Amino acid sequence: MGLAEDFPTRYEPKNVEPKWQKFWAEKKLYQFDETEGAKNPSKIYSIDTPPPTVSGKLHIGHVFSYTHTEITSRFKRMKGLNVYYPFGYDDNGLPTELLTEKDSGVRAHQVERSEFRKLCRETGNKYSQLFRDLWIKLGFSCDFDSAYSTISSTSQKISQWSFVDLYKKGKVERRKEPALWCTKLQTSFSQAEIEVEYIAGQFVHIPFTIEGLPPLQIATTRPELLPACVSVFVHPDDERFKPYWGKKVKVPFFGHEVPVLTDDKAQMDKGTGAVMCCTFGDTTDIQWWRQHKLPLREAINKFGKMTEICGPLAGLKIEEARQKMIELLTEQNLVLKVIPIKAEDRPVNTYERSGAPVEYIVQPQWFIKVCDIKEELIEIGRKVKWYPDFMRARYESWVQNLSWDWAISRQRAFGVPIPAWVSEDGQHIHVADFSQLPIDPLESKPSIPCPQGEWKGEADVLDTWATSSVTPLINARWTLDNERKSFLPMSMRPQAHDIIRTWAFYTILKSYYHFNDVPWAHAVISGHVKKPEAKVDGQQLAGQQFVKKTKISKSKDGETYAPDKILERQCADAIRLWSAGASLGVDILFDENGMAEAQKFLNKLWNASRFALMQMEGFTPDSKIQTVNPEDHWMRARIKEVHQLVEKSVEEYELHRAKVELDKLFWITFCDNYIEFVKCRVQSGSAEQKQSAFQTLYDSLLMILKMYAPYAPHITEEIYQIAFKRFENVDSMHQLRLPDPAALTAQETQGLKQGEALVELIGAIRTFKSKRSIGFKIPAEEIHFSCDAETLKLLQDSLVIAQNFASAQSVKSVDAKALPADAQEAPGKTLSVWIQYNEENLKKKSG
RNA sequence: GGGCAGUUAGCUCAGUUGGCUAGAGCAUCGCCCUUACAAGGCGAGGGUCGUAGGUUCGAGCCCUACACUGCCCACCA
Repeated sequence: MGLAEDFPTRYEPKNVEPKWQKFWAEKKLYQFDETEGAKNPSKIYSIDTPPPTVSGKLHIGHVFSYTHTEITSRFKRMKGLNVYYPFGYDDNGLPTELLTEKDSGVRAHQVERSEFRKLCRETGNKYSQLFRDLWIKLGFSCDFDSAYSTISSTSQKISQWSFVDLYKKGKVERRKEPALWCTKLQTSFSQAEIEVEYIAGQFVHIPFTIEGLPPLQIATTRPELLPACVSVFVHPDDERFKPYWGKKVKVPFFGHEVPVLTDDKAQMDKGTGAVMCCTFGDTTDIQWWRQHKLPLREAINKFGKMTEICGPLAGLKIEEARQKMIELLTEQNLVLKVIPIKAEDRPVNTYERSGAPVEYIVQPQWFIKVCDIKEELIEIGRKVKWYPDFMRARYESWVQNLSWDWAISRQRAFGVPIPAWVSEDGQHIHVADFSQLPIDPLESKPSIPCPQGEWKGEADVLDTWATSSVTPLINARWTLDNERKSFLPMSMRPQAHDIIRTWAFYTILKSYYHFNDVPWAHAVISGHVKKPEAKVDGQQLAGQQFVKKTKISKSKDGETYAPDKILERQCADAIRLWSAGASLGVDILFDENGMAEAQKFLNKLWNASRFALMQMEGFTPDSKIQTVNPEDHWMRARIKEVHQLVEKSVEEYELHRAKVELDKLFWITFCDNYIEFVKCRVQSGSAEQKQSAFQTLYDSLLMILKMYAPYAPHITEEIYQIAFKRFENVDSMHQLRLPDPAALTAQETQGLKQGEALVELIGAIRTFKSKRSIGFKIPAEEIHFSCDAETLKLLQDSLVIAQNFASAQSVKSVDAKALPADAQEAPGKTLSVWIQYNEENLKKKSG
């Protein structure tokens, strides 16, 4: 069997990639070794894979950041670790509901709850399958048998266990208080789900009348909240309003009287300096309402409509009411001034899942206490090692600025039920026993009697994050029969930086409450993929392109950026190599050209392997073969050097840094130089020298392939199967192990210097010829070179290579003074070269 | 307003304890179809490393101030 026949001239990823994906799956190559894990927990490397939210298609950003984890997992496996790399889907909760509504056209409230939940499960399954297919096509080494879904009954059980445990520890509370509310989706939500949007508005100046004094002018952007006004605030230092302090003013149009109070939070220079406090326009209103024990006047109901107390506004939507209010006030000459506010000057908090402006509704909600343990949370966050380290600052700034406890109840249909019952008056709570979980409180009743009326099962479901924050527990099969002892903390959590305040934060929080420990040793934070966009605004300098980075939109940029579309144009290995080309935590610009470059690399790897292996036709590798030539020692030394760097970089999750070094090794050392050096030896060297070259080629190429295998698993597998398997006796490339980096031998240290000197000499010869446009094949007479004594000694054994390079008849070292003035100097070195050509030969070329 | 990053070649970016003349890819130009690879090879041009100071024998890297860009957080009357 000849290698030449086995090794096609071209690498065809379209055929090769699916072939090995199937092979790996059949061999169950990436399955976590449960038995070994139980015996040897210190060898486990466990990854808390992000379960992508089932809210539509995956985008290139997912591919980018998941690829980093995927490559890391392969490296860890090659280091002999028992890698647990699961696959999950976050298919519970509001995102799935919204997707289901969109796909099916059925709204949650239009059908029975159970009916809608069924639709949601179907939707979840459909998209989960799509996700899985994509991961497989990208060559991901997830253990697909370890897949979990957050709506599964085991996930529900663990999520509910977490709820019950926290309740028993006094960390869960049910409170009736103003909560963040989305009027569009009719649910409460948490601080983490707030997104700031900039919406233009207007300041309306309105007079509040009082007997014996001129009317007090207030400025508001929300005149529709006048009926909810419960007081007016001014700053205690603001002398202008001193006469009004403690007095009551009349709310225009509605006529109820409210007190004028002082508080530091009222800004003198904003609006008129006097501000109305309504229940509730913003968080300051809530603080004032609490602090000053103000009454509650609710103007907006949970559907975003105005309430009965709003008189002529009742029943209107908020926006409509605002317009109507201005009209009504204007009719009575109660609008003193209208000042438009530009969008950029008016940040408005919105709910990230609906885009609707935040409202505040007083309803009983479930909370997990966080505001009182900020210091502890920061401390526990410091016990996690963050990669890159500066990402910890985001976590800390988020924790420091927390102002709401975590609202975990959602007034929605499809989620993990809150395992609790409440008495009719809301004063008594009964939470399920651990043994009952999972449970839907709407379908069963507690056995103990209710102290007041009947138990009512809690209809709210949990925030999706309440479940995804226990993914380490789901992975550890917490409380299940086959619980994985000592699985926690997990080795690492990979995720993108946008969900530090949600996923990372909540996971740390829960781990702290449950176990007083970190959930994982490492948090590895990746950047985003941005799309390049020509800058159109502002001045565009002539001939200069400005590149603006913007977020990729799933809907608008589908064709260009959808992973399945990209996979039609680029092979998986190329996409992976491109993804690995960003520094850790840094956003990257989408660059299909970069994938094309990666494709070129794959061709190069293919061709170099093909050539090297064809040279070795009939050779049987044997570790006992003596390495004799300095170039061989040099090649081996370079491999070791790079291997060290690769291991160190991968240890720090700097896959890009490792790749840069590998690329230099492969492209420059191996292809441009080593292979070229060896060419002459395999033609004319002694048997011993040939053996040395072959063995070095074999070892070097295999080592290079091993180090590239995590990045480009398909092509390395293909080459391995064709050429190496027969000698290595292991089923797959990906079952090979990376040895620990070894120190250089004395010969290798020497070889390193010799190789460098040779590269220098060859470089000078190349430059000499290139500058004179002398063709590669033109034979030279004699090469003259000058260099210091030390370099000369290093070059002594390799001069034949230089001679071969220029097809010269001889090569000799001369004194520097003996060289012509236009001899070629090696850059920055003492070495110079002059090549003597036969005029006839040079003419032949030009003629 | 507070914080975190970044600013290096025309473009996109490396540059890891401070150390020879600052690198790569793309783009540009020149040469070469060389028995692995023209989807390639060899070579060339191109940089006051954001600005101004400081520390040091020596600074792209450390310190200070400033400018600009991006992000996170706060700001919502």
